[in-house]
Amino acid sequence: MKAFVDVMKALSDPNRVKIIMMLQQKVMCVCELREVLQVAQPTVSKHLKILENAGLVTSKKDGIWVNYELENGSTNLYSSTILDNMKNWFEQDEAFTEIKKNIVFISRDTICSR
Amino acid sequence: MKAFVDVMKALSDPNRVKIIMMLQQKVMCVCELREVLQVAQPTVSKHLKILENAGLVTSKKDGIWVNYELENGSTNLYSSTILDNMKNWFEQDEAFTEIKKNIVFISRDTICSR
DNA sequence: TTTATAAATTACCAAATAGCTATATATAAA
DNA sequence: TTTATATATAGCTATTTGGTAATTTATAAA
Repeated sequence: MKAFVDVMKALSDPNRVKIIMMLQQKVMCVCELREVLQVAQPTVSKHLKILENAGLVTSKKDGIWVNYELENGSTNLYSSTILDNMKNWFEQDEAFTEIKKNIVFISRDTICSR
Repeated sequence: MKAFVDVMKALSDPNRVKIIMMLQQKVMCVCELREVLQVAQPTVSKHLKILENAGLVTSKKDGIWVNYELENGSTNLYSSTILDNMKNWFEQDEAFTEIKKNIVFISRDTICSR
């Protein structure tokens, strides 16, 4: 039951749900996510850790960046089902269309200057 | 998105998940739920209110008792899907089998003396 | 090697939350 | 009408949580 509660807890914060929405669109690094959410970098890192521990996202280091993406393997029964559901549920969600609009103009090359 | 987050929040507490497990088995009143969870009565009422606001359970007054049951109408897209999933997920859950065992011996006629 | 930057960790604070006791409300039995 | 009981509400406390700034770690450019 703990695994289930961990997934529910991970998804019970609006900013974490937005992160999932964004990662449904593309792989993103911390600074890109930070730019859209408009919160401090450690806040994003903390949210990502919670999502990762719940089995909802995975990370892979790429030079100075850390790329986050949705967990697609079936590590966690609950998380994979919920991720599927969320994909359908949020198609017409207002927050989601807003996110999708923002995401287009976000690129680590311009935001995270290097 | 608020409706989704409310459902996730409602299900991110072990006692509330147990309440859902119990209501999957039968309609129950507050004092019966209290007996199984072993917490104070107002604590149960508070949990039930959260579940009700999220669209996961409904209540119906029956004399001095208030019967709670799972929401089966489609008031809330998220809650109905999640409730379906939970039914399958928890079939072999350890906490669930424990709950099922306890529930058999719980009756408002013996617990809630009248 | 030095400098700059992305991300993680640490330490802290304010708000939210799960629990409790005490009290109020509603119903039914005496 | 009085008494007893089931549930809800109000108010309190301890813990959790989402946010921050400061610091550390890792990587790459100069």
